[in-house]
Amino acid sequence: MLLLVDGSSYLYRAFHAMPDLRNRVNAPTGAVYGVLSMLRRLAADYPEAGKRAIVFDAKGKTFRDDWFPDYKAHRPPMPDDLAAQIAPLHACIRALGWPLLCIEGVEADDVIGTLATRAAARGEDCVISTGDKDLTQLVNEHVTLVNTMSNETLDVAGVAAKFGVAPERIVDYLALVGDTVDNIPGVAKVGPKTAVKWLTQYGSLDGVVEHAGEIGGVAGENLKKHLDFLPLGKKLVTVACDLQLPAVELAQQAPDKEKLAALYAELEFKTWLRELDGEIAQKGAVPPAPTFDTVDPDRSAYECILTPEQLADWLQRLDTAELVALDTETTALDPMQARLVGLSFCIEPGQAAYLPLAHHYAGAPEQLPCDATLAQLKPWLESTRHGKVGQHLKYDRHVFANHGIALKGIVDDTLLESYVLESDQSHDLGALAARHCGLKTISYDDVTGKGANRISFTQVDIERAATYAAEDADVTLRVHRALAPRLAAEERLAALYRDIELPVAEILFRMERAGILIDSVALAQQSVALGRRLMEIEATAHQLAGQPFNLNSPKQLAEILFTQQCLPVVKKTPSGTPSTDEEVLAKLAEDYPLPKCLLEHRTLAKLKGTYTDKLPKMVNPATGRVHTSYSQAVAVTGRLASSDPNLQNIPIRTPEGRRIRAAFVAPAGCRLVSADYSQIELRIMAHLSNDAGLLDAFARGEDVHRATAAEVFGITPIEVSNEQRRAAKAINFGLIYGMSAFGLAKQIDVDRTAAQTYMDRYFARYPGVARYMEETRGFAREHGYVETVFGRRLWLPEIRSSNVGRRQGAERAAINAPMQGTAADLIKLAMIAVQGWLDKEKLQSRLILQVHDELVLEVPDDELTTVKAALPPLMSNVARLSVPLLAELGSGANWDEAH
DNA sequence: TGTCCCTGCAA
DNA sequence: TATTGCAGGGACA
Repeated sequence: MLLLVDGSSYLYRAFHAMPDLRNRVNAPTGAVYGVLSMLRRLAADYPEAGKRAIVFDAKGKTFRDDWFPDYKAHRPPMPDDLAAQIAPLHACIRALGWPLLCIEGVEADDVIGTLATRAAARGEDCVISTGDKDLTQLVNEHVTLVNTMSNETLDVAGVAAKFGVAPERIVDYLALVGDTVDNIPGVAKVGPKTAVKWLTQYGSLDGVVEHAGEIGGVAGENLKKHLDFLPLGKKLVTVACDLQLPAVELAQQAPDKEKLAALYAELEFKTWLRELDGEIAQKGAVPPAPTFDTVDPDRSAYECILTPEQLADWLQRLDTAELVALDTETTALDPMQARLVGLSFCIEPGQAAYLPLAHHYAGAPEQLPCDATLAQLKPWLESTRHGKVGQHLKYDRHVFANHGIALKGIVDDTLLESYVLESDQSHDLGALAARHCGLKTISYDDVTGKGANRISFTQVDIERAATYAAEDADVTLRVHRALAPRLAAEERLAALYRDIELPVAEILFRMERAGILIDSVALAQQSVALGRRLMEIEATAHQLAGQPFNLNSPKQLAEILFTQQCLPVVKKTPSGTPSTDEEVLAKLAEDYPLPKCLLEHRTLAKLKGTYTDKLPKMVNPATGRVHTSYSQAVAVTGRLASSDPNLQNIPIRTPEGRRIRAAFVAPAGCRLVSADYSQIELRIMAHLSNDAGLLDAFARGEDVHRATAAEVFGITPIEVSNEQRRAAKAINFGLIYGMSAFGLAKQIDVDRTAAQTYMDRYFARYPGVARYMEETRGFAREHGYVETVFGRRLWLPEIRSSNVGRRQGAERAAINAPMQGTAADLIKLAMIAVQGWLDKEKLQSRLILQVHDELVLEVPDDELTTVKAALPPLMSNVARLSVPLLAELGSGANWDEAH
């Protein structure tokens, strides 16, 4: 049996019948859902269909348009929300393994007619699933129609009963009645009743035409007027059954479950995803990112600017353009070192240009002179009146700054737009182009090669570079046009983007540019001392082990400890090998000498390798300072991340560590000032949970860990021991991370029952916190995301996973993200407030570091008093929560003293 | 040389 | 079976 599905008719019907379903990025999904539901039902209803296909209309004209120019003339263009669903729908259908036919130049009806006719000719039964009455003309003893939406089945008798004429007279009927949808005129004033009456009386359309003269009344008159058109009308409504079709596959294929899972995840078809989940989990595979069909952008209008005339022309275009997408190509990834190789601009999608300035290779075409050309561009680049958009413009800003150009007029950044809309997704331009524009872009690696074979951009062929670079600018503008309306539709997200992320990007640029001074001599001395000490420890360790081995190798260490010395295995790593981490060594150190020695070695080796050796190497030779790089779109919670080097994990907890911190110094005539929010995440927890006890503790300015200990242990604050305070602190922090009794037990080294008792008592004393945690999990489950006080969202796609581990992981993230994220929002507001104040007061002091809840400034001595007085209120007043926001201050010649 | 694993630094 | 990050060295393909 052959099962043919009229995909196009169902697509339209599903689109209009289904509620306006949307996924978390607001993409419409209702029609996809509707059509897929229908396919699932059909597959269940007709398991015996050995051959099957779903048929769609192809884009473009068909032979009927040639016959009749008005054919489908009044049909409105396909709604955007429907067009947007075609690619994902086709992707799903293919992943399900259904043969999908979409043949150019013919309509789905004709493909169905041809296939059904061929099957019937072979004596094979055929079921056509459609919502369209036109296909009733195909019904015969082998061919039946089913409307899967209304559950109605039509065979020969059914058609006759429903329409009053036999299936072979349906075309005659349609020619008389006409088809308003396809804009095929019928006889005026003739509807179903009259048509059936005439056809019954005269047998067929030919019969009606023959006796037209005998038919009176208005209908009769109209019939006579319409006689000339009737043959064409009939031709138009007749489904073609004799097409020459390319070979088509009609066998159901095995579904591609991983792809399907990725698609369902993207479309948020939760129930179907759960259905698949089990099978995928068993295979241990992670669904890959969904892969909709992507196409190359139209690159035909890209231009390579090589002559003064072209440059003048483009300067003119830049000057008059509303908004220009801008991108740079450079010599290096390090923003402080990078020099310009070329610039690209896009003023309208598709209209982009590349301006090469410094390509150097044998046979490179002559380029416009770099410095003079930049001088010509400088007024535009530095103009605030000329709006620019880019992908990660903080980088380009550095590059221009390296050439003495202060890029201004940055009105949008696609990286930040994407980050605010969906922080958990990839924000690289290629991914954005594919996800939001269905475009496939040339990758940087394609152009320059990668790894050892990578060539400098200066050596890239100019034509190739032009295509790549112009495309980047083009795609940036297109992505911006796709994201901007989505952002505008979400007021709080738009505010977050406009009022926080964009201003913070500029401040980060200034902080990175400023850098921080380090005492390289002091660090080098520490390296020497650490090196000596490490040698001693190593010798002792080898002696204790009875043989030399690499102390840095967990593998060799495990061999020595657990195989040769037969120490007990405390725990294993995720991959099943015995762990030798700090916790394990600490446990073993209670009973054996070697682990203690290893622990000290670990600590010191880390300090030497990561900090005292490395930091002096990171000093920029031009500025003599260390310039970290802040990523503004990496941490899903809204935090910043620091790298190259990471200055957000400089040691502080041990005396050796603090010496490293002390090597971050103020230059002569300056001090470092550090201001950090006190207990910010706990305060946010108090605010969010509205728990009376916690709010009260903060309102009174109590030591919150001591207060917690007093509550949990049922004593007065004065009676709290150090040990009890430590336990309470662990509970407080653990709660912020969504910790379990098991985790708490491990953390404070009590048994699990005791830990559970503490937690129970905590929640009994702070019922608001317990309620908040439960409400947060519920909100996440219901909405698929959680949000901060300022509306920043973290999407949690795994919150409804059937995999318990993943789901619980998502629940912990749901608990943590509002607190960590609100803290991130607050410190960003503080940065804006502080920088705004410094600028307004025209002070020389500069922000130089941000460490999640701390700001570090470099302050000239004569501004010290002013700055120290201003910082705490600036930071406390960025928001009014139901707890006071307290900022603590320190200052000194180095970061250790200041903190 | 690139990648994964284990480990450990910070808030 | 505690959140978010970055980064080092070893091991191995």
